[in-house]
Amino acid sequence: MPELPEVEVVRRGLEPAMLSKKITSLHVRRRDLRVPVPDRFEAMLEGSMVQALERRGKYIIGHMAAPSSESFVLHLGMSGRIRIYTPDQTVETLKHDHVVFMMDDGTHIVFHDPRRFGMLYPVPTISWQSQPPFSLMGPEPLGNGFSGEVLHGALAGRRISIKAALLDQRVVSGVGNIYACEALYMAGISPERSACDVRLEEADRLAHAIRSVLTDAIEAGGSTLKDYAQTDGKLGYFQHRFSVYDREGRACPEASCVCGESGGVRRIVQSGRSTFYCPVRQV
DNA sequence: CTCCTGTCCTGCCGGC
DNA sequence: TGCCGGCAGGACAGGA
Repeated sequence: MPELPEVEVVRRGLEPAMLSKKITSLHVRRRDLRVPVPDRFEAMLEGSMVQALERRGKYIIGHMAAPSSESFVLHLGMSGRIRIYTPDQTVETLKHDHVVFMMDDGTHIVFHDPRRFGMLYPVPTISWQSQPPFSLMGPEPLGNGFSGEVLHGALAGRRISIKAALLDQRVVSGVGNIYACEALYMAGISPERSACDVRLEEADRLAHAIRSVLTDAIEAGGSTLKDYAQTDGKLGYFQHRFSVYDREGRACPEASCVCGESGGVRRIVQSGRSTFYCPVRQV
């Protein structure tokens, strides 16, 4: 589920459930996530009010209101999901429900993560940005600090493929396997091109493609590959608009493209991960 | 430094 | 039907 659009959809779903509410109690059923949930986590957050929820890359950071000086970092990993139960709903507990936030109005927020690649840990509010991974992260693709020029600069000297470079969170934050493939298709750039060979004019197209595909995906509620994507259980539907991702062998959506006559969208493996692309339109 | 590979963990799907 | 291999939206350590 979770690349930037899915994480942003989750963040927006969390706002009405958490904001300006006190965490009355926190139940940690498993602490052995990607980063262990520390023993003091509950005590650090219980009794505090959630003042803000922001997103950085694929991370959500929740900030407690004064006098607390704590924030918490949430990452969904590969299989992380959030379910919200409003006070009128019956709460059920499923396998792999690892952490439950109980709010002072009776709302329950459940972090569910079968593979346990996710993370939930505390960080001081004043210093979270200055420590890893945030201190190492590239620009927000939907923010003002991102442009073709900035992207071109980040690709300079990088001998990895442009596809691998887009997955590097130091180059640009929040892009994952799906949207890297989709953005490269939209920009007409082959995923196998060396990052440092991408010209400024191409980097500009790519930066616009990244912005465009991420924005559209957020509006569509993200992509749901399996199971639900959103905090209320609704499905995202951007997966129906994939041009190349998971579409091996099918013609790309450009009506005039002749790729269908020669096998359509191709799947290759780059640094251990699937890449999908149109061999005709992406050069 | 940069880069590539393997690994963490569980579930699901397709093939036999 | 059941078993097994391969694959999955991410990130990081360790070694070349």
